[in-house]
Amino acid sequence: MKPIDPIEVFKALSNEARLQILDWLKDPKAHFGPQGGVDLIEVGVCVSQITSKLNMTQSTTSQYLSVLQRAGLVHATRLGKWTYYRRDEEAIKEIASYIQHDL
Amino acid sequence: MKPIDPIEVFKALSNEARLQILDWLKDPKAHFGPQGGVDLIEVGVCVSQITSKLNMTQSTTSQYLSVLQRAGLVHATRLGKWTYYRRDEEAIKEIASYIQHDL
DNA sequence: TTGACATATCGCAAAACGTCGATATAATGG
DNA sequence: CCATTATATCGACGTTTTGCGATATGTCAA
Repeated sequence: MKPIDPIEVFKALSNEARLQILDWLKDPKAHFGPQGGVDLIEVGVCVSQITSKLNMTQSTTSQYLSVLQRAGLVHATRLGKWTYYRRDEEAIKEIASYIQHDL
Repeated sequence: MKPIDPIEVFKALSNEARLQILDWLKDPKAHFGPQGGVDLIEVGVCVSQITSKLNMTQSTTSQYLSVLQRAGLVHATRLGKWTYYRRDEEAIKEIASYIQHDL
């Protein structure tokens, strides 16, 4: 696991839409309908579902998810033609810990 | 005390120089020489001293300190012709707490 | 009051970011 | 193979950020 880059993390968090996505992903069942046989919790939510809720284009949504991923905040799993994103709770804990001790 | 605006805070933290300043201010005695009869810990460090250590102009330093202040991360005290900045540890704790519980 | 110093603010140019539409790539089903 | 669907990437363009120099403001000392 790549070490945390605080600047990259803070930049990723400096945007309303991206914070919104992270928040929705805290409880996917509460915010997204079920998608086929895929476990929302284990695997995540696909880009189209997130796009539907954000008021933005698929292009923007996909880019924002990449930003979150590069910052280490979410994890992506490709299954067939879908890419499922879920929070990386481990990494998020690390970040919270960094902030608490080093900020 | 004005409530925290996470986006403003994250933006303020999305910059190497500003993180550096916050880090120096964690232990002013370790990073700055004494300044007159002023208690570095209680009152803070003046803009010129911070400017000397940052590799940037007085103008930039002053602006960055304003950004940190608007985000609630530091507190400014004007004494004579100097403005002393110190970390607002209370606010920083609040932010760390926000991140830990709401991120 | 004037001069000198510390800080703040203004206006700029370059870089980065936000967001989109268009297009490319990947995967599936016929 | 082809059409379709999901996602990723590219190019564009307006907005924001970065960092600077120049200048304004505040404060003290003479």
